[in-house]
Amino acid sequence: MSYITEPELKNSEQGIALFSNNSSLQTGLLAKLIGEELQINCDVYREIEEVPKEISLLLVDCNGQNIEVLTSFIRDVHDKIDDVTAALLNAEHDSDHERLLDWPCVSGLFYVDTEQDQLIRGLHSLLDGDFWVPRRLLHRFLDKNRKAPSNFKRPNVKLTKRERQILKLIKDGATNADISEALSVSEHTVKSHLYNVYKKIGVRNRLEASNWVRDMDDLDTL
Amino acid sequence: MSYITEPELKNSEQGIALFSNNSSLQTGLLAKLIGEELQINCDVYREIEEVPKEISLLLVDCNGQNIEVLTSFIRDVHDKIDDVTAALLNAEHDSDHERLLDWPCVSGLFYVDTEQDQLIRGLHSLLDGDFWVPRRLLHRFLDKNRKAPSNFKRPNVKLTKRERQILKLIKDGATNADISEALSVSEHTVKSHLYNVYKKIGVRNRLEASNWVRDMDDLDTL
DNA sequence: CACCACGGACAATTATCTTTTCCAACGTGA
DNA sequence: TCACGTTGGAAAAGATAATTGTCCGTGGTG
Repeated sequence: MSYITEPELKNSEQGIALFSNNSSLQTGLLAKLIGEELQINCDVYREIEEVPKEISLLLVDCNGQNIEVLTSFIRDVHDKIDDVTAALLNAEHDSDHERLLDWPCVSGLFYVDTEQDQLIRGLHSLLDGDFWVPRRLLHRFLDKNRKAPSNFKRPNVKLTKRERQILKLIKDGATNADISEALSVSEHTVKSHLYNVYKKIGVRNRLEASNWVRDMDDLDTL
Repeated sequence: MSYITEPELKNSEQGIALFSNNSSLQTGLLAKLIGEELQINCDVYREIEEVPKEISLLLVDCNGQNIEVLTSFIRDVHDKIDDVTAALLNAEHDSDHERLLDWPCVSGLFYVDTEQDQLIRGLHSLLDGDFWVPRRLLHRFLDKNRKAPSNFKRPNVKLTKRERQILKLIKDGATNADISEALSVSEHTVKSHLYNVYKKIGVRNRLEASNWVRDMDDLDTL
């Protein structure tokens, strides 16, 4: 086998796409700067359709875009272009721009007042597959999303395979009829299993059972 | 029964508690250092019961404690001592110690190889109410916990106040009876509201409604 | 023996749909 | 400005259907 790598070829194939609807003059300059500093191809696009599928990084200029357009753009990126990492440019402080980080495809955010050298450092980081997110936003996300592990005090609830299957379906809102069809058993059987599950995990009804599942630390350990 | 100083009432509200089961000699030195550097009272405790309720910061020494003990200790802190911020000391890299950050009471983490000046800076930050968490862990948390906002496509579901109230209760597993009692209305009314809600948000039953709420970006915007 | 499937019988809860009551906002004419 | 109808939305209630939950069984299978 060969260990030969071809960095030149790689760089020419994969570049940075800069999506912006701003004056092509400034944006072009920025693209040029990025290209020179990172030794990578950086092209400007004004329409999402033009953006090639294979790029290493997609920079989205928030400037001049309203948040709805921006959101739907990011959604498109998330849905249509698989496996691309994106980053926001010229984001406003304490704006809805910051919420776009909820999308798993967005790995970086540069504020409108970011210095050049910071931008370059961030881009390097992003190209390496790392994040570039202001610590403040990371803290906010942690603060908002973490919660006390709730199932760690569930000592030894041993669920059978069938019971686990049914619980997973419950979690997604399946009715008894749905479950009976999905597992090709009678509704009576479903009820029996559920009845046993409720007693095992100590809940009153399917809603609490669903929440029990959804609150698990790790759904796969079910 | 020892050189552990009994904190005075006035100072206890502004002090740091260092919980450790390590050699009192080193730990005592650390407490002394912290006390001098931060100009704050820092006392060592070896039993959770001894830790006073009102402290500004609780440092938990991971060294020499196994993870089960640590976890149950943090749980106790979380459950019993309300409104205290804790931080982990001497955490191992890539260990279960890091998972203790899931507990909302844990705001900081210092690895076993943390330098003195970093520790001091971190403590200052924590005393200011900020976090002190390695960026790597923040990134990992972000990566693991964020997901594409699922309610962005809900165009203009206008829920009334009552409907929002009921949805919030539903989310926590309340039955119609629970809701009727909580809101002091008849069960009939609850059913009507729910019926209307189902149609508005396009779900089949209360379980899907509950999931709809739980999948919201921001529960508060409900 | 634990797990799974199935069934009956009944109770309890939930879902659907219609109707009624209440209240606040709006416009109009005197 | 003040009654007055009118309107529309929300809250509430009633009646009925549908689903879910409880508890008791019976076998079958590895």
